[in-house]
Amino acid sequence: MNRKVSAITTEIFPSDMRTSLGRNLTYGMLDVIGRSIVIGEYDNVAFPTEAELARQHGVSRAVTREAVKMLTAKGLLSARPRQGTIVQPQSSWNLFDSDVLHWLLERKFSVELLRHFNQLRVAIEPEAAALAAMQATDAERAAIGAGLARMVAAEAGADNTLAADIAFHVAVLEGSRNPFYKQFREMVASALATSIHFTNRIKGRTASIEDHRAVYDAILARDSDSARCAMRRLISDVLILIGEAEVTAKP
Amino acid sequence: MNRKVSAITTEIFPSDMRTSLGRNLTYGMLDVIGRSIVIGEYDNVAFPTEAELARQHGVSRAVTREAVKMLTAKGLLSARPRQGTIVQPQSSWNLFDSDVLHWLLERKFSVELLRHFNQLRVAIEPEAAALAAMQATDAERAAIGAGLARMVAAEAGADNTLAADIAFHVAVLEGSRNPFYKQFREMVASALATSIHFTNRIKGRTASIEDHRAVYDAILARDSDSARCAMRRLISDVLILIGEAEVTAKP
DNA sequence: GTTCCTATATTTATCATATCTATCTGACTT
DNA sequence: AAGTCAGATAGATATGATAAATATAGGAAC
Repeated sequence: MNRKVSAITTEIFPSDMRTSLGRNLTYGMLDVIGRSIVIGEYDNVAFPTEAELARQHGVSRAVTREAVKMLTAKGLLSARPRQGTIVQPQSSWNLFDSDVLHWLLERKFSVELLRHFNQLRVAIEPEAAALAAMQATDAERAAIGAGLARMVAAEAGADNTLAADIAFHVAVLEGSRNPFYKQFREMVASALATSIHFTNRIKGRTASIEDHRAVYDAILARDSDSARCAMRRLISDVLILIGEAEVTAKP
Repeated sequence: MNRKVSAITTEIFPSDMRTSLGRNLTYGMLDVIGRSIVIGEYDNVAFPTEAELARQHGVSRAVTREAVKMLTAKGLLSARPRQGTIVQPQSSWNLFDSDVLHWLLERKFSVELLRHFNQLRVAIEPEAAALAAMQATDAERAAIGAGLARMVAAEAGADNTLAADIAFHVAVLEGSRNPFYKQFREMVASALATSIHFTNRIKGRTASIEDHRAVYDAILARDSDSARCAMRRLISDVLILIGEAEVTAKP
């Protein structure tokens, strides 16, 4: 399943956005160690020294140090002479970093993570829709419309449902004309990619095209309040589904 | 003014959270180059090669590569053999990285940036307050109350107004019990640190303790809707002030 | 003239080794 | 008990050599 998610997100986003493909030794090592840390492999054991890491992975210390430095930049590690390299608490991880996000999703698929994602989406996306309604350019409005059109096409089997859904939501974020909102593209894409498989399993959720159209119409009409409400309804539905799933999954 | 902001944020957050103090050559270089990129120093000129960078800064290639790798991890650079190292478009910068955030604020103080900050806050914080109302622990609720108490004390000159304000808002984020929301501590702190000086200049904005108390009371009463509204009101006020400032600043 | 291939130069990537610097530990001094 | 010093440890830095990737130009084939 992770493979599939990864395949779809790379369809949406150019591969350049993923820094950590096994392009070379440094990035390969970054990926391996990053994943290990996120899994929790070093939770109760001391993190190896630089020299030991290099030996374990069969690479030079230079490569090791570069990988460690990148993980430090992402908030997973910190290094000091004599003290050694230590794993940072999860609270200081850069959760909006695409690598960290991918490692988290690969780790173990948890409903809790999905809920956290969508608790964030329900804050971000309605407001993004409201901003888009007020200040999106014509081209950006057109992109949102194109996303909706793709969803309609997907309904008829002429497009990928997930990709279309992502395209719509990303277009709304872009329409906000706020660089901070745009940062959430990856997160929203990941959330949708994981939740679509999940919610389909819970309930035969028909892709709610009408709800999406309501958002689009409000944005087109420059009605920011309606846009906010429509988007909020859309994501609240997902949150409710997740909540139900958690309750039924407990016993 | 940047110095002051930095001093206050380091009062709030332990220095460990700031990765890029001039602790050593690598971090010093990271800071210098990162700032240069954000300023736009390389916008129309080719970024130097690894060897050239090392020469310019008087350090070894190893140090240079480590600094470049960290900037790559933060989304500011990308490097490929033969092509060289190139500055990435701003859209791929990791805006929630604390270093990037600091460089952005140091750059030039722009009202636009402040507006973008608060457009994000108006999405995040009301929802965080709503979540906190529903699921914050007793200790977390107490922390929010402590933040409010500090604001009251600051009113009487017994505490720092800004630090108290930040403590309150950060406590609400912590109360959300969602790791993604907690990531915004730095952003909110930076936004408050810059906006407090700014809004004071625009208007004799008395620290709106009553508005903050309304948020706290709602959270304590586990009334998520009221908490959301109260927090939204709080931040909307700031957004309006910024909007007015932009209009008057235009001509 | 256009397309395709290939040689070459350039730049990052990697390795190996030596040395420096920070800092924890414990012994020694006062 | 407090302060000082020496040793040990782990990251930090420097250097020089080599490998791998790839943009570009020049030439071959059509």
